[in-house]
Amino acid sequence: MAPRDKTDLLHGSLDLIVLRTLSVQPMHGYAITQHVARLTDGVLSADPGSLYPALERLKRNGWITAKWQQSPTGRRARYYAITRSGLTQLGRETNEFERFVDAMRRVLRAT
Amino acid sequence: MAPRDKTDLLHGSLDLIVLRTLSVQPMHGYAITQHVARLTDGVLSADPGSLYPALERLKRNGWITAKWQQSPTGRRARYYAITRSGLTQLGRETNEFERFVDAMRRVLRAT
DNA sequence: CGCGCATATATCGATAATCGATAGGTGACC
DNA sequence: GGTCACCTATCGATTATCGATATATGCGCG
Repeated sequence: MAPRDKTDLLHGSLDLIVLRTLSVQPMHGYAITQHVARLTDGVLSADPGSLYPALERLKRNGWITAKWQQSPTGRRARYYAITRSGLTQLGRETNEFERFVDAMRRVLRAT
Repeated sequence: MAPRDKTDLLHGSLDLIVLRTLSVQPMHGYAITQHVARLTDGVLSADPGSLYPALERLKRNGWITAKWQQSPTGRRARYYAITRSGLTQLGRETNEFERFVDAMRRVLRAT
């Protein structure tokens, strides 16, 4: 499937998005999805098919932890929280992102 | 191979880089590589293994053309030039990129 | 002359991330 | 009882990138 007509710029930045979102406060997956969509007016999205593998990835790296809890609506949900090393990683990835954008701008403005 | 320790933010933006570079002037592949590396101090790179497939991709989409010519050094080289529809595409991808960066910034600054 | 280096194109295989689709389960409200 | 919002999860297909590698040529230099 996947018509793939848009360049997938998201590629490689989902981890950064998730880490940054969890640095605001612990949250369950579905809440992350909504947070990102709302914040970016739908420009970025963290869909289940990408999000849950990403969360697993981050957990495996020790950058987030997960624990089952009750959501305010009464259902059970898996709450993810960023770790200390996750915060370090967030810093690294943020810097990398800025460097990347900077470099892109230089290319886009070249004459 | 590929230790893959850095988030590959480049993913999906190589086409934009190439289109923008060729919009400055027609150029052969190797020159694109050098142009990008020099412009970004090595932050971004267009390596052969990614570049030539990308050029083929862009050509297939009608966004660039290719023709063999002599390079200033006397060797034969394949010169790529952006087409009219390539310029349109460049505009589209530039907008998308800005929208993406904008959205990312909103996420990175959220509280 | 012969050596090596910068120039230049090209392909292959491995890797990995994303996405659409799909499935399943629960609480609440009408 | 039905439907909706909530919430987690997996699978398969797709695709771009990258490292490595191969090949070839013009040029400067010892």
